[in-house]
Amino acid sequence: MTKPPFETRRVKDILYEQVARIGKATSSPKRLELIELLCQGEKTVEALARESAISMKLASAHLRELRAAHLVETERSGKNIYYRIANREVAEFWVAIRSLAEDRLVELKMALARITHAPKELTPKDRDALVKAARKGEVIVLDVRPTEEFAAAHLPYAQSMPIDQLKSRLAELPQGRTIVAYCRGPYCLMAKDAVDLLKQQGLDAIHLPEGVAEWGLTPVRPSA
Amino acid sequence: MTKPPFETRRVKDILYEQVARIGKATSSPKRLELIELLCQGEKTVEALARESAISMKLASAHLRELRAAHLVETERSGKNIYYRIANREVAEFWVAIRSLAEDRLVELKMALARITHAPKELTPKDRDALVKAARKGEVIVLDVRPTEEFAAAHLPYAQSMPIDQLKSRLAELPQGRTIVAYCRGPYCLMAKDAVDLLKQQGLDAIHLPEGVAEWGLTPVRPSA
DNA sequence: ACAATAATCTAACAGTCGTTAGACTATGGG
DNA sequence: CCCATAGTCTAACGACTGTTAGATTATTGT
Repeated sequence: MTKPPFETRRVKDILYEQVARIGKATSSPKRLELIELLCQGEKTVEALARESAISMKLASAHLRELRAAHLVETERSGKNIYYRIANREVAEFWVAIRSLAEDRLVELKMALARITHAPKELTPKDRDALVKAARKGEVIVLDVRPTEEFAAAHLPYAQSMPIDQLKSRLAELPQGRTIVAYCRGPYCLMAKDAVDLLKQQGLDAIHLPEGVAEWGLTPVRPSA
Repeated sequence: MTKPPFETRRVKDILYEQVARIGKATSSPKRLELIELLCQGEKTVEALARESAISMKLASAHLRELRAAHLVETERSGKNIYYRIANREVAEFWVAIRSLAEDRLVELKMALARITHAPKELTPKDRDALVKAARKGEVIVLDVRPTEEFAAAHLPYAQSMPIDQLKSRLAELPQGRTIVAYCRGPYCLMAKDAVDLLKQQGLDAIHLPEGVAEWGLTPVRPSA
């Protein structure tokens, strides 16, 4: 050793302590859900609380933690405060931690298998093929999320049709073509519900468990 | 909604709860340090406790948590129990969470800047160039970690010379060639200390802050 | 069979975290 | 200027976590 070992120890403690801040921020289920929601686009505290089924006070407390770890940013607009993810690296990390969890935790694999029959990730080649087919109009890529999220970011050649409008807008969908429905990602069940409904109507529909975060897309804010 | 909303909520809670297990496992500085150590190769509880400067009891408790999240595995060999990372995905996650921390946390960036003047990651092209130069013998790539870790995995064309033997083995190093020293990664200060020593001896040495985990290499166990 | 080693398990402590309620602050509309 | 809205801050509760000490288990060597 060329340096006093206790000095080395002190430096290491500081470094790992900092990295652990990211771990702490992502150690709560609700905070992870908030991150996923923010991957779809910027949202107010109220919207985040509603969609994650918690009180606004609790949402505010969790968002405070995420902001302390610099994973999210805020901007005031009138009476509302809009939260958004700090950058695309945060979205990539959400996909990464989820992937590791699905790789390592049997319980998660089983829970996923129960809700969908297509849990497998698409390879880059599959994605290319899907985009090509969508461009040529061979398949309809349907985004069933709320319109604001579609506006913030969506898959190439996708068409917006929020799940709650789907039943009344069935006539807009062309017959005889395969419909690929997607939503916020594999843990969001909107696309699955949409596919169930479409199939019930005799349409050829399949569920794409990936969303904008999995495709490496980051939402744009209307202001920028 | 085609399904009762409370059912959807219950499923989501289960899914995020599972992912949060990975976050919880990586929310402690000591557990992160243990993961990094295990990225270098399998080790006994005693070795892990010694190298992370904690008691064996505490190390055992932390390793228990990591095993509960299925991030590490154990194997008994005589009186010792060897721990190892479950697979390469765990090592990749360690690099990923560290990258995000370095991207988002100013405090970490500052702490890193203070200990090294070359904190920048190598691009794949840089790595190729380094390997090529090492193969041709233009540079000496020096692995200053303990010999067991070198045996478990090391960078291509690297030569083993543990830091505590460095002073007495200086004669083995050829004059006039650049020496690139590396250790366990950017948070390990052995390579930095080695470079300081080599420079003091009038040798041309530079510090490579990356290690086997950053290069995507996974240790092999001697038994397999 | 007995002692020594390596590690885990249990219990207990303080400290932190998730959650809720109540008070407080900032903004926009009448 | 007052009120409603959107959100934060503070305090308090129980639950969980990190840490340590003491007892316990598994293995090896004599």
